[in-house]
Amino acid sequence: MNNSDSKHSSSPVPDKGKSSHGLNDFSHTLPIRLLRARHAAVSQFQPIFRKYNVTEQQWRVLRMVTSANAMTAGELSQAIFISMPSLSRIMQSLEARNLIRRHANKDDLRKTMVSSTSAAQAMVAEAAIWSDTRYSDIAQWFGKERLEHLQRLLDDLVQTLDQHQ
Amino acid sequence: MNNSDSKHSSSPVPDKGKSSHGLNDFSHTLPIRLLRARHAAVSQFQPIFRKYNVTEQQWRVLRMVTSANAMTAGELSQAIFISMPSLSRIMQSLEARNLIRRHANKDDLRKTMVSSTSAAQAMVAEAAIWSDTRYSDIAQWFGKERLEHLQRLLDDLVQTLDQHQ
DNA sequence: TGCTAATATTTAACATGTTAATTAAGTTGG
DNA sequence: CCAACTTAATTAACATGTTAAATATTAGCA
Repeated sequence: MNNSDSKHSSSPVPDKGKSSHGLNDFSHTLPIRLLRARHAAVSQFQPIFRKYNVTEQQWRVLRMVTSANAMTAGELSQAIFISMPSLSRIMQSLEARNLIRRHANKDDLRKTMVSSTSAAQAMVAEAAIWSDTRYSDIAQWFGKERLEHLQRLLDDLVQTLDQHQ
Repeated sequence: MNNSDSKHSSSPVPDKGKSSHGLNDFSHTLPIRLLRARHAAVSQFQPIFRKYNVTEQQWRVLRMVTSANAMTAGELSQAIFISMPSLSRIMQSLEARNLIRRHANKDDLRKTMVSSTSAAQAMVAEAAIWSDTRYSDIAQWFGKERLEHLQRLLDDLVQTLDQHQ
């Protein structure tokens, strides 16, 4: 995974299947491009996940819960885009590691309030420095305006696709 | 999952954690944006996957293998961005359904050649019509130029991030 | 030739993604 | 008040993502 010449220079296969509008040659469809881009972006933060022995998803939970004072599991799920079933399992493991707490909402016992422990807050505070630095690096490498433009396009695409079911 | 008013109007939580450069409020980081965008894009093709009873990943395999005459598992893995362990399992199930064939490369017995059966070819030929139409729809809704611009930015981002390890 | 390193694929173990079913608690209309 | 519906979260079952280890084959070289 460290050679820079042979992996991205060209498609590894003769693409006989090229659609009429020239947008998808089956190895460069929009979903695959988004997947590659996400993978590359997340990779930048892997050293942090390694250092604190958390997965990217666990990190999303911890950072979100730490930044908010207290939120329901459902709100958390929407905010960090992790489905409730996955979140349910992740919260179990994080609670077992004493990084989060769960307790029922007094006004609506169906809802679970999620909060971070002081251990998690300390961890996130320390790790967030590295994370923010990495984010700044990316912005500098790629260009702050281009990055913001890309993010705007991504949000617009989501909005457009959501409108059409 | 069908209300259009309450899910995307605003963040469900007061975001007290906003970083200095204003790029990540923890529920709109670049990785999460890419994840949302990919999810929205893939959703557009779900009816096809449903109709033919395949997952998105299985569809990627079938469409790629069908478009190429014969390729190694490693080439396939790179082309559709599915790791070898995942691909190994996916190929098992597709082979059991008689949609692909695997046989050793005569020149290098380590390599596995993957090819599609006529059943898969028929299925992909039929489904590809719907898929291409969907792709054209997206291009029209979002704007062909904007979509191409977005894809260029995604490719550039991958290249930029890869260059910096 | 024979030993060692590199390559291609698979397997194992565990975490997450996805859909459907389940459980518990709130809401509504009679 | 209560039966039917809705909502929030969990559980179950299976597919995929990820890392590391295992296997088999090839390549390199003394």
